[in-house]
Amino acid sequence: MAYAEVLSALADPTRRGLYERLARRPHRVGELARLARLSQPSVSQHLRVLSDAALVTHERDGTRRHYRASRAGLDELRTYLESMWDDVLAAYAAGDPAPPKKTAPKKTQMTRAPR
Amino acid sequence: MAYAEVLSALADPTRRGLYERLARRPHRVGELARLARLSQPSVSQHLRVLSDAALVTHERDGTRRHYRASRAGLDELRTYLESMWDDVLAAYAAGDPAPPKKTAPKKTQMTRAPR
DNA sequence: CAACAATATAAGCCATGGCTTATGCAGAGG
DNA sequence: CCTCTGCATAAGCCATGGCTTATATTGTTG
Repeated sequence: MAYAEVLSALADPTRRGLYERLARRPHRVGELARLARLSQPSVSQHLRVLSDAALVTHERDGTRRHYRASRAGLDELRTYLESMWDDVLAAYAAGDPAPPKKTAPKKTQMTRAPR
Repeated sequence: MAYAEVLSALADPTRRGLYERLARRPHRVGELARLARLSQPSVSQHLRVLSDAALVTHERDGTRRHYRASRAGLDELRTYLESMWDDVLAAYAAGDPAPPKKTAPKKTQMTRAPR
């Protein structure tokens, strides 16, 4: 159920902004903080969430860390979306015209045209 | 930017649960409340969020309303994901091996947080 | 080792949002 | 017309989470 983490990670606008920067090119933590006008700790926290969701990876470079976007998290979410898509289509194929009345019919039900 | 609403709508587990039920088949509000073990107002609120994100639609049936999942919201999100996917791939193609050391010798640095 | 640099973690503050109960409102039927 | 049913909206409570400052950790360098 990793898609859940991906969804909540990308739901936050600030975090999504960071991710979108990383999707274009790798950045250092300090760089992101400056560009996004956030404190460095805040960026670190967001990066941890993105990392837990497999949306980013990082490499050490001395005392610095280069973060970059990863495909893994996106893939998780895409798979989930596709299964939902399939369900929705199947549901339409099954009961398209109008939802049936499920309540037990009381007595003589007069079928009237709605509206 | 409708994908933002879709992301935050699906980020909540309860709301996602409701959406997944609707993806399988249409439901009435009271049905959802009973199945999800939530109060009816809570379900109504979730349905409003899902509706604003174009993830569900509804039809009136007397005093009842039949909600069903819609493809529109999913499509918004899928489009966004694909553009992110493309960005990530392009970034890898551009600077794959290792992020270059870009730091020129400097002297000024300030770590300050904006207010 | 001392001093500095870059990032991570800790702790606390505050707004957001999800849940509940109470209430409003429209449609169906006696 | 009155009432009941099914849902929406209002109001308030409380936990979650994102932001900040302060501090710890790790690596580099003289």
